[in-house]
Amino acid sequence: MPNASDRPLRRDAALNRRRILHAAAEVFTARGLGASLDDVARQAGVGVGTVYRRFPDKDTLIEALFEERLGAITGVAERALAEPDSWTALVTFLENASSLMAADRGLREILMYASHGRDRILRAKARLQPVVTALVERAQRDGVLRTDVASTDMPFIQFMLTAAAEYAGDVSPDIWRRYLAIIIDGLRPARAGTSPLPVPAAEPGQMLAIMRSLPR
Amino acid sequence: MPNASDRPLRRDAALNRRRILHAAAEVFTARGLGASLDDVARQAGVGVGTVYRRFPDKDTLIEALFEERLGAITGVAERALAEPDSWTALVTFLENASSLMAADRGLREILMYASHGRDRILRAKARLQPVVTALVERAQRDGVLRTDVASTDMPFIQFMLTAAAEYAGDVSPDIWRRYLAIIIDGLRPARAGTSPLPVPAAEPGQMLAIMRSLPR
Amino acid sequence: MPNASDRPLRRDAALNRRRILHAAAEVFTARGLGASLDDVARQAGVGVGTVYRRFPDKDTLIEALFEERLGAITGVAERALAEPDSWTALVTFLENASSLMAADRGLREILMYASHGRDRILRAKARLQPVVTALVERAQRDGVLRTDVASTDMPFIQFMLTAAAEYAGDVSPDIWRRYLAIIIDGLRPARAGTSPLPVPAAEPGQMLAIMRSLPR
Amino acid sequence: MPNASDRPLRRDAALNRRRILHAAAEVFTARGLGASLDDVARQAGVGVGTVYRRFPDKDTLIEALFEERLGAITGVAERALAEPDSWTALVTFLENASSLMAADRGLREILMYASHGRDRILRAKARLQPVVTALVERAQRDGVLRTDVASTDMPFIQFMLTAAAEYAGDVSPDIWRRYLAIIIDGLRPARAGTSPLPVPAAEPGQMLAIMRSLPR
DNA sequence: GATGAATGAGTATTCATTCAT
DNA sequence: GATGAATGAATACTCATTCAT
Repeated sequence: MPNASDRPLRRDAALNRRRILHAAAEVFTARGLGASLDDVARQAGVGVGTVYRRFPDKDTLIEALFEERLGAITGVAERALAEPDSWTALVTFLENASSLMAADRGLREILMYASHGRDRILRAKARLQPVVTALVERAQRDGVLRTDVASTDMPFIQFMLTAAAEYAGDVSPDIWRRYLAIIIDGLRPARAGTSPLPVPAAEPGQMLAIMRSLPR
Repeated sequence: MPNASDRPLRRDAALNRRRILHAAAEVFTARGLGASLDDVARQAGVGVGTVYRRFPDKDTLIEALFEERLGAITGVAERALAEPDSWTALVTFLENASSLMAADRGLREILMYASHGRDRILRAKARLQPVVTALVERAQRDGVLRTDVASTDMPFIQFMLTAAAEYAGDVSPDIWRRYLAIIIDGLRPARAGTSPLPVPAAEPGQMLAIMRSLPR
Repeated sequence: MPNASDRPLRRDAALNRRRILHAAAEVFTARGLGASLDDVARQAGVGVGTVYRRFPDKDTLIEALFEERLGAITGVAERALAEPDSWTALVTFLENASSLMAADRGLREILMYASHGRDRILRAKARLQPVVTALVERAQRDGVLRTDVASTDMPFIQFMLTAAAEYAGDVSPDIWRRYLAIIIDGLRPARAGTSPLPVPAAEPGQMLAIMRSLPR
Repeated sequence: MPNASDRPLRRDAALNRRRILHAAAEVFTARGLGASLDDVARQAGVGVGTVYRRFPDKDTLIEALFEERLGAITGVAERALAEPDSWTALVTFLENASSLMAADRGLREILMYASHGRDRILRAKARLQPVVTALVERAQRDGVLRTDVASTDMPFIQFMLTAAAEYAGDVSPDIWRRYLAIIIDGLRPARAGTSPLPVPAAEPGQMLAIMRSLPR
């Protein structure tokens, strides 16, 4: 009866896994990705060895964090897609996704440095991407979004907003909303005075290349 | 003529100083501020001791880099102010300043992490700020810039663009120009469909507080 | 029985701790406090990391050495106090304490340089002091010790003897006993030809000030 | 006429030499032998290169300091020898020599560590030794000094006093005089209660061996 | 001769990772 | 499985010494 003896352990293991991920999110948020795994372990209330049992190395732990966060953003995107008004849907997505990321500053660093293009991350991205694309294309079909933006612009926009949020820190934690508002105004369909976008959007293949070329 | 015999040595020293700053910019750009000074020294073709002779510690070197760069941006701002059309002036400034920063990606990390509020940095910031304020206020006086943006928004905008540039890396090094265009469109005076900015701009005192509260 | 499974590890750790302290005593004795912790680690047969696991930094290691040694001296003082004859008690203490210190020459440097007034050291000193004071006062009460010496003179006397021992090194490792004998003769109660002590003894508060003002 | 062009230079050089020695004494006194030659040079108001022109390396500089100081002590001994009363002569010597050494704390460290038995030091010692021996032997001949002390005990006595002075630092800079008084009382000829010296004095040859075996 | 710039080996300390218990 | 002790490579920084000016 392997089940009887496995299940409890798996439950413990899963609990520990969650504890570690949670601790890692806190610690990395507070002190950046440079924080030590000893600190993560201490925060999680387990030994370092346990961290290494759950995650083969630091990078993998960081990637798991990334994956989890991407999952949350995918959820946000899916819920936004359910919104009937396509402009509201897009704005809601940008707002909620940015809000998630802004509240969790360590994440920006993760987005920037921790993605070695490993499979799990690529798969998580692959789940998010089509939803975002759907949001963008529906808005353009409905004539409420300028036609020269692409779905690949969305990650950049979120990334920029997170950077603003991280910089402002606790001094002005909501200031990114100003820049989201400005950007949203700039996403409206072209009218008099609209500047043409001077460079083509990134192709999906380029997004992949970017992820693969991130440092470290 | 003691000058004649003093200068040559100083020239060497100054040359090395420039070499080190240049190497530091390259190395920090490529591998982030975490790169070692041994690597900087190797890249500069000097011994570590020489780096430490010119800059008492790593932070000081980083600050020198930052200060130099801020100086360049101040120059860009001053030249833009000479432009008669106030909208063109503002756009030119954003474009040229962002171009400077995007070409030198390590700078973003410096902006984020290396400013311990030391005097030299604050002084460099103090020189840039009034010029930017002049650009912004003139544009608003001339009715070409939405009235709810503030001069303190400009550093955030540049910062976001640099983040985009850094993320895109060599795969799409000019993509930040898309986002600058979008943001510029969002800076136009309010018209139908313009969203109100949901949070007040940062006060100058808050900008100071942000600089002082940066991590590390 | 979690104890049974905990202890073995702790035993190893404790063993290593002892090994490191022992190695540190040897290395510091041989090459002074300037010796590197790498050397201590090598001598102890462990990695540097292990030294740092046991002692957060070099100073703490040095202090631990100091504390342990002070403890031994306190033991010597307590055993001497049990001796019924008060002169013999004092002489025995000086002899045995000096013998301990002379055998472990690195200690002199520790006494001189390593005491940053940290709590553990002060506490260790606080345990020794009253016993020494009791030895001195009893001898004076019994009229066998000159009345113008104070208990604060004892550390100085030991310190001087250790300096002599350290200087003589292995060439004449017992020579400090000559100077102890000379000093002991000088501690006898005043008689014809006794010179008055020209400066007052250090007050307890001055002893503290000395410890706090030690260089480095 | 090499004289005409040499002399002025030699005067400058000699001046610099003296400046450097003086600066070294101050710096080493204040911060120990570990102080850097850059600091010595700065204190002397010359470049490091000049220090190295005058003294081939740090050890040699330290030895020169030692030699100079031994010279001063020799002068003290010689003047003491001129004193008609042989006990007063010995006491005066111990007092003045110790006073010289106590005022110059860095010297103790020099005495302890810097003497590699090089020729110049040995020669300086060779000049001091017979004078001290004369002081001791005359006092013994006149029956005012215990007969079991030897002239080789004198350096040890001075060394111990210097150690006490260094330990007391600025808190109680004259406290060594207490211990000199106690020791002097112990040097009186044997009478009732005098303890025999338990170990033979160091032979002159042993003193040499000690100097040669000093660490570093 | 004098100067101070350059060098690089050496030191304290940290931290990802392994492994005995 | 979990634990935390051990490891050692890596990093910032110092300083004796050399050498071009």
